[in-house]
Amino acid sequence: MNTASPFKAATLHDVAKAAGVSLITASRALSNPSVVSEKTITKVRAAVDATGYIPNLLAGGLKSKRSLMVAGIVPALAVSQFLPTVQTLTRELAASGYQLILGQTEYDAEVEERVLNTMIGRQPDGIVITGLVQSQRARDRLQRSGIPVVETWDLSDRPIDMLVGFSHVKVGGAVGGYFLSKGWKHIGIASGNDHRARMRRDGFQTTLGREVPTAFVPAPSSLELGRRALTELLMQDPKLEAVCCSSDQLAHGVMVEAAARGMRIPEDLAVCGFGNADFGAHILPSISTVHVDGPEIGRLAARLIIDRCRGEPIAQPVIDVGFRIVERQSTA
Amino acid sequence: MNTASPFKAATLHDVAKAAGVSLITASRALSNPSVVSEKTITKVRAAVDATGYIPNLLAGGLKSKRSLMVAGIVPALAVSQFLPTVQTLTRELAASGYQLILGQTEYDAEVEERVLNTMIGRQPDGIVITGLVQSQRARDRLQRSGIPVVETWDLSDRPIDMLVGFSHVKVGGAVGGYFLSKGWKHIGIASGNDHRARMRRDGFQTTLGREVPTAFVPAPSSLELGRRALTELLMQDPKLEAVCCSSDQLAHGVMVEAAARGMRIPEDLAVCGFGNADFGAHILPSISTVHVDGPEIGRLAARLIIDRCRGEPIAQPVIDVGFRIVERQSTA
DNA sequence: CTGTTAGCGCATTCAT
DNA sequence: ATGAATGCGCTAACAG
Repeated sequence: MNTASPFKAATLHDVAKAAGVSLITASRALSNPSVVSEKTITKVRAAVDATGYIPNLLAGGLKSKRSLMVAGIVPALAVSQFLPTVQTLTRELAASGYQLILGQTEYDAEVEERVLNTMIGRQPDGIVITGLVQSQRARDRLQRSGIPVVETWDLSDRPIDMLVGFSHVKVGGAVGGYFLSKGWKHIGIASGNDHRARMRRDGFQTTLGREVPTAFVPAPSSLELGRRALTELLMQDPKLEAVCCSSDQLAHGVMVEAAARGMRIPEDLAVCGFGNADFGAHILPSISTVHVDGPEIGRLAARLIIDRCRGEPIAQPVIDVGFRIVERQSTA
Repeated sequence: MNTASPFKAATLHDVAKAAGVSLITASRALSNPSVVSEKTITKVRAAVDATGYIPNLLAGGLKSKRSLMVAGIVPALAVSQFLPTVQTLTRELAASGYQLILGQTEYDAEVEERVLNTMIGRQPDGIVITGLVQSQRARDRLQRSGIPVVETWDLSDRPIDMLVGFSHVKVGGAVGGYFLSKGWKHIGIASGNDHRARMRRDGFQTTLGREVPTAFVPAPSSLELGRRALTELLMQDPKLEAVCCSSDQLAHGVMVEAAARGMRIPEDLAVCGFGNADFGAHILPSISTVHVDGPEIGRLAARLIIDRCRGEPIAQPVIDVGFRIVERQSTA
């Protein structure tokens, strides 16, 4: 789109002229070859090579109402929990000819609404969002846009459209049950302050039947914040014997800080993370965690969008991918 | 873009009608208010709210030749080294009204060429690529497209257009010099097999003046691969006393494996990483590494693209952001 | 300050 | 199997 270019890009018009056919025949030869004769296709293909033609997807999308773009909305790209999902989503979409436009909400509802509006203006064939959209106005707007929407990484009875996720309250409950089964009394929580981490904390506390001392940390969570969280929790309860963390990064930090204080894991302090980050299985001691299949979420979201675009019926618009507790050395 | 929608989205035509002005006046009131009277602007704004109008950026882009999109190409999204760059790039672009379209090359030159072609078809206002484009055909095509291109995370005398990066050969050389200064004799390398990691290895070996036993690992590098790499290096040289790694993840893995074997760090084995991942400063022992300012690369790339789009002169089309060795406990 | 005219590049009608 | 006309929604140019 740079006017400084000495070459004006070839258009379909140039291709048609070079091939000696009409514009629409050239168009069909490229996008719907089955209705065009072999000879014509060959001529058009040759003309494409000769002219270096690259289809203008803006123009095609404007006319056909299929932009071949999907919007992907994340709080922030570097939140490692979502990366495998976004990576797989991008790859699966690309395999079907779709590209992902990235939007970051920066954990800010206002930014989210702005980003969603902009995205709608790009006429994407689908929108995939990490988490549930909170603002009712944004939900209405998305619904009215008619664009297929997949909310992910959470669960709801009333999604905007489609959903691939799991229940964070249940995760918290399951981890709470696990902690109960271990008989730990002096328990602490190191938690991010985002909506989903809070849901897990709620579930955890409900199962334990009481409030649990909590160190909240700002997003994005990190090893450093985990170290600080343990320091804070130990001030609240010097007899602390187990910590439930909202990410494996935090759990790792808790473990490092514990080691720095001469505490043994899990004998003096048990630690559980969330997300099953790849390093957790390989450090010493290995980190107990909650496994969620991030790539599968991306794969299923792509599938839903693509099927919907093709007009195929969606058997299951809300998919619960579940989770599973992975016990390793840090709690064993 | 879903035909199932019962509502047809409002167009600028509807807004103009509701506001009682002509189409172009409505357009100007929204995109160039300074040439429109206050009263008209107010009327149009009200009409926008009433109709729920969202501008169709496909149509706008087609006509104005400014798509307000920038393509971002990475080998794979989950390569953590590039994440801060892509995150900052996305944020800076969004602040100026641009969105990022994501492309993954999967470390495959053929895929890269395909991805670049598709991206050109989307008429982006700029393309930001991690690394240098290898294929000459792709380079020519990009150059001819006239689209502003920023290659990043590497250095070259002859970039396609603009560049923000640093010399991997120099990084390797600097680390090699550091290793020499420490007097270590039994040295090993744990390295990814991508182009940039190999360049660093080349620089490292050149400074040492000899070949160094190397364990290559596939991308993406990880803690687990670091553990395996140390195992492999120890088989090649049981007296190993220092390892140079192509990422902090690998370095971390080497350290974990060393600990598992009862080796003390740095007394028995010194380890140096690359990238200055945030965990490296906070684990015990902390990881010596090479710091590169990833966010700054993203910021500068965004700046270059935006300035170019605005027709402003580019003072420095090739920017070397440099690097610096960060000495921590793992080599101290 | 506002409006009219004319496309951007392509794909969906229709026709042949 | 191929072609001619029409318009997607918007904005750059010119007019008034």
